[in-house]
Amino acid sequence: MAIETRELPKAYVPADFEAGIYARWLAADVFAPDGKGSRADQSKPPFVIIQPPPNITGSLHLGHAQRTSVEDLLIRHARMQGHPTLFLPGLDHASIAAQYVLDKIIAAEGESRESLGRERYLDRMWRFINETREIMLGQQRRLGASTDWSRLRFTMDEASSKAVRVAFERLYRDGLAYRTEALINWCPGCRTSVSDLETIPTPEVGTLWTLRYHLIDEGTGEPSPDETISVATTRPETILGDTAVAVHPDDDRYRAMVGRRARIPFVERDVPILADDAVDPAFGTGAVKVTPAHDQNDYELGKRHDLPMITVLDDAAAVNEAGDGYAGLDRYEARARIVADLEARGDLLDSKRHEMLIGRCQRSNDVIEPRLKTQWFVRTKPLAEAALAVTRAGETRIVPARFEAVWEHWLTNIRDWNVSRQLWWGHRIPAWYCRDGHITVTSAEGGPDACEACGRQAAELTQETDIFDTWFSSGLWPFSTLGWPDRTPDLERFYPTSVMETGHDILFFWVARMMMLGLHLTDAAPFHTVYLSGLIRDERGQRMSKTKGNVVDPLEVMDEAGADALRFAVIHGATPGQDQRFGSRKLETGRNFANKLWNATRFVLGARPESIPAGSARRIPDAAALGPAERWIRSRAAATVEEVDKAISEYQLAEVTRALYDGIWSEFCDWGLELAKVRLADASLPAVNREATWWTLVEALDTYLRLLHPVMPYITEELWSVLPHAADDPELLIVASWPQSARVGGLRDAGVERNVGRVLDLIRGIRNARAEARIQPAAWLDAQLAAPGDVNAAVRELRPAIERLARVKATVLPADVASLGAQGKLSVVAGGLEASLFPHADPETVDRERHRLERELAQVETRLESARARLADPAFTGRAPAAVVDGTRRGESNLAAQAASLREKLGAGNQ
RNA sequence: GGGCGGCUAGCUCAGCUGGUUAGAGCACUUGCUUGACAUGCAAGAGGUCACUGGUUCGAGUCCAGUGUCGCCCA
Repeated sequence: MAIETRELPKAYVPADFEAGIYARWLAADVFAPDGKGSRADQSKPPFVIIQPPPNITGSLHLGHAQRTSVEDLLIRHARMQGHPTLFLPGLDHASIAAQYVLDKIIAAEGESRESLGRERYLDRMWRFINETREIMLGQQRRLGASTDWSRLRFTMDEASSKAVRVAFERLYRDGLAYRTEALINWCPGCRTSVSDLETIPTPEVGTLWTLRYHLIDEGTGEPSPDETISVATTRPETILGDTAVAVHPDDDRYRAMVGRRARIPFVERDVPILADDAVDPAFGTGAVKVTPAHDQNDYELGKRHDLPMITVLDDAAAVNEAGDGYAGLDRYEARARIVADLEARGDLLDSKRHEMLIGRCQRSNDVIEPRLKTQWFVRTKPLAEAALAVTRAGETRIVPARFEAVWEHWLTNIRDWNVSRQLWWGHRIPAWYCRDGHITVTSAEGGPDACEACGRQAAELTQETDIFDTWFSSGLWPFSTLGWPDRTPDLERFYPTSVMETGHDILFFWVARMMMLGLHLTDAAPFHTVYLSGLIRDERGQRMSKTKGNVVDPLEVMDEAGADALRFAVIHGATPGQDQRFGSRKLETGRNFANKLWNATRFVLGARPESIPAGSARRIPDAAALGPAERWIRSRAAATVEEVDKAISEYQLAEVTRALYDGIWSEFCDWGLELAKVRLADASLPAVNREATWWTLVEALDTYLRLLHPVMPYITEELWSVLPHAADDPELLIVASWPQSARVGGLRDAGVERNVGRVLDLIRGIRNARAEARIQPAAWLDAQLAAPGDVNAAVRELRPAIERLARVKATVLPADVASLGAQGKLSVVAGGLEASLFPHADPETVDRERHRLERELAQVETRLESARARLADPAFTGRAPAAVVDGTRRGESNLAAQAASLREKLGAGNQ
């Protein structure tokens, strides 16, 4: 295969190549599991991630970028491992959120939902989302998401609509969907019901008013002027809907009143005083007013006692005609008027500051008003039990595992799910009603032919106007995207999917619903792993939100530092389930790292020995021609493969970036390249040695680029394209094979790692001694090196490297010389090796050197004492594992030797 | 009220199943126009791992409790 021989620019400028790389991937058709460019082994199990569809309401934010980066990492890794890989992209219609956004836009145009009417409003919505769709998909591409665009899906497309209808019909026929009047959460701003999850309990300070109702005189049937019962309330306007007063049955204060009646003012209604265990005698006056149509507790109490339920607020939360003289007033105006009127009547006894939780709409922040409505519900108990069974059996695993407790708790205490929404944008509920109140549910596209119960013809039936909660269609997403309810080839092949990656904040909203609906409708858990990401916060740890103005646009970030830097930054901070802060400094780390890799590659390409023709195919280095440095480089690259494999298999994605950052920068660049330079530049060496060194660098770089590709796909693809390839390599890194740890495992060499490690310690020691003694950095010093035993050979082989990196002219003493004694002006004792340096001596240098050695000796002695103390303890030697004891013993003897050597040198310095 | 999480260097965070000297990035100090890279190189300083007690030969890591900040549920 011909390789490109073009030169890399000096600096890493991602904008110069990222778009071109993405275009090459698209042209090569490598994203789809069955794409022309796919090199998947079709006998391997497919790896499938259905992307959580972002809301189509606008642009993607940093959180999406982080999620997509994680998903794409897992996908690219699986793809390189040869699995047929499906990363299916999609968008969610987000009915309530989309309406909220569009309503604001059309309001600015002087229009409203009502002024446009349903049809024109929906037209306007389609126009709006056709714009946002392009923006959002562009962001995804820019980030490098390797999604299969041929399978792009939208929750409002026909296939998804069909899935919704069929799912609902199934639930209805299975007795899991029902229609009833119940108390629901009503948002007067959005003019729709919302689920419990979308009602956010918000701590607020309000007023607790105490007022009194007059008891009915049993003789006259009229209110008694002085017999009263006092109740406390935070919502006086609900008086208009009161149908009882309740007390605790054991409350002596009120025992005598139970069974009598009280007059509700303004509406002049007489209501019973009744006893119920649910009343808290310690709250307020111990007696409570009961408004079953506007309060959850009262609703339940009302059902127990068969009380009338009087709705007094309309869709806009204004008082309706049941509120008599207050009709037409907004709930808060009505509240103020009623308080004033009660006071005028002398029935307002007290008002005081009161802290409480108020439910607010997650979308509009309006105060939620509990109301009675006839709605469709999904019976969740049996579904939840099935979902729990799956996680308990380990069939689906939640990462991190601690969220299983949250999952358990929520699903155990789940309430039925209100799926009706009084909105326009969404899937209309496929239920038809006839004049007699019969219900016909059908998934047939054109609706039913006739009423199921009475046979009335379709023309006489009316369809439900409510639409489904968006999460209903999202709950079908893992299989509706693959063609369900039809048994399509995709469904057969790719379902159940592999990993569901999403934010921990929608574990209940979404994951639980996918699990419940998936198990019921497809008889399978829709994924084997749920990976929960943390939330992205700003630099100061605050949640990003438009109102705070701290939202970061990923496009801006990528303009600044490139897509790879962004991906690196968000994955580097990705501890499962743990929120992360994002700031420009983290971005710089990624960008600097990319630049480092860029320049390392540039160096390697430029260092090719002349004896290797440009454009040569990659060769495995000739093992016989390798020195310790080369074997060390190979061993460390192999170690990185092992670390990355382990980290990915455990979803420790931050650990993946850490291992690569260290491996590439701190090992390969800082030491590998520096060691290799010496041999590459040594014209006295036979060509075969220099060639082997160069092929070692190419091999290591090739491995690192493969390993890093899932994290930083663009730069790795770009650099790999200019590196020599092996004969069986594909043209693109994205479909190249993942380094096999079993194979590269053979490159691990513990002996070489140990010996070279000691040499590197010696070099660091010499550099340190030079710096401490303030030797001129440019000065060459004479040095003697003592390298006892088996490390002697390695030191001899690496002598030129030691000389260059430590800036010394060295003589290596024979292997039987263990210590250098007190010769030399500077002494280094490191890793069982010693060096004596012979700088131009001046008194100051000598003095600094003595201090340095004293400090070093003190440190060594501290550690020596600690090791000796442990070895002297029979409990330690008796109970600790042999390997640990042996290790400590070896350490002790090394330390003892070091200490002796240092003392010897100090003794000489004192003379 | 119930549950979960964070507390490790000035800042942001790693530290998996307990094992020699607790790490990184940024910031800081000193010195470097080293023929890949100043988006860099070398050397360095900086930590009673929130606190108390326990288990253990050995605890940042396990257990119990306390404090504090945050999140979820009710």
